[in-house]
Amino acid sequence: MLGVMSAIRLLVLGAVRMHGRAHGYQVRNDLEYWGAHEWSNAKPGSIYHALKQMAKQGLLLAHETAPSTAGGPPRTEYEVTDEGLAEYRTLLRDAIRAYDQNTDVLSAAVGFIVDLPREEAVELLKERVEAIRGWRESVTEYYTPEEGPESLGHIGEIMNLWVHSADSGAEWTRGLIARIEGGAYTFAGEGEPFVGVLADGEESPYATGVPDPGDRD
Amino acid sequence: MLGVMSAIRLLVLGAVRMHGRAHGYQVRNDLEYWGAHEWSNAKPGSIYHALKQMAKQGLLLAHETAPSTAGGPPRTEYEVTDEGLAEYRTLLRDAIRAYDQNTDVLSAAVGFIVDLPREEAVELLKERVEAIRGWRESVTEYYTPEEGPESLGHIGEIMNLWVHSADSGAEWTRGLIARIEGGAYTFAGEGEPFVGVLADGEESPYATGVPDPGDRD
DNA sequence: CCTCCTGTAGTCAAACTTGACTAGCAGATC
DNA sequence: GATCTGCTAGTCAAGTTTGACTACAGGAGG
Repeated sequence: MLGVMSAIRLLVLGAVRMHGRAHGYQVRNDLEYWGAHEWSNAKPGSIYHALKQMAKQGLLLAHETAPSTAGGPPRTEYEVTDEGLAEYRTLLRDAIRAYDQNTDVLSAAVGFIVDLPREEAVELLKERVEAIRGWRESVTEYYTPEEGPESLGHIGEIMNLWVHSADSGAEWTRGLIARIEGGAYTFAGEGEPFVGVLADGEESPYATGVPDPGDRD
Repeated sequence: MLGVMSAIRLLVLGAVRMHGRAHGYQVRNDLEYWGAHEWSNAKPGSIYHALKQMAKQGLLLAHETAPSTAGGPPRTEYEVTDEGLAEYRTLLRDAIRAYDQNTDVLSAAVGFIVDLPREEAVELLKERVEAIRGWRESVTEYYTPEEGPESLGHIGEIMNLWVHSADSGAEWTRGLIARIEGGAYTFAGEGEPFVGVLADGEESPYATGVPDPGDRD
């Protein structure tokens, strides 16, 4: 398949999709607005690279457009193709379901989770809890010598760290499941979707330190 | 300075240093034995690249040696230079001290932590706890809009995830501090250093039970 | 003796990431 | 009315990572 798990591809696909049609600079601003530069490798170069790459792979459709109305070089606008939409959904589902310790992928997926039906989101999160449980079991089994954990010396602390992180991740996941099952947030097909992108020309509140003016209610 | 924080550089420096003198394949086997391929990007290409790069930067000294006794192409052996040792210590200290959410760097550092004096290890871990506290504070402050956390919608769950992870990391760190202060493990200058994690009777493909002869500081 | 298989040791091109850089236009400054 | 600064939009070279590939030796099987 096309999809090697990558936070950027998911973020970029999701951003373009939310706009319907977007150029690189818009995506870049969205990701900054989402704070993605804090928890993922969402630098300009990576974003433009991802756009070009996915256009080459047929996930995005590139429109060469006229020079920008607001100065600067001519910009290229992108749209998500049918294949890109399928890839987006695959990436999103896999990112929620799989435990790979890469918080950036999970963070991105949480940002888009309301794109799924509520039941499916819960289902995937439960798969995630189960994946963590299985991973934890295999790790503790594999790295526990017969002479007891002391024989590992301080190396055992590495495993301890992993297991601690896994438990914490499972706990957070269970909390999220509970909130979603309790009716929190607005999922696919439940009415007005949450608007998470900046309109063209709108200013990012976080980038400037100005408090958030935009709420949807 | 030379060191952009990278788990591989720390792992490779540490592995070569433990052997005194090692070739790439030995390092590769060490890292696999430590399970580093599970929690870091320790693939063959990355390891050989790190070796060459650090040799070019003067952190390692490369010896072109005769063809291997066990088949395969001629191998290059490496030794850690004085500059490399300094870099190793810098990387190790920074990896323990800094909270950057990259568990691979921390895992590598924990594996080498007994290379430091006990007091310094505790000191660095306390700095880590403090760094996490500061990071948590800045994140919660920066991303909490005045209308309350509800206005963020499901996006708030991303911050929730970060904060949860940070709290879990702090808790693990405090636990480790307590164990170390309680006398666990053998640190620098406290006698026989801990060597490897080989299970009883299991043979290792690289089998070097012998620590540095007299060259510990 | 010849072929295949395994283990050793490392190389390489392609992909990805990074941070610095270019270049156009608008409004402010002098 | 020339220059300076800042925003828009993106490019580029250098560095890093990836996974597949090469090449060599010894032993098993025929």
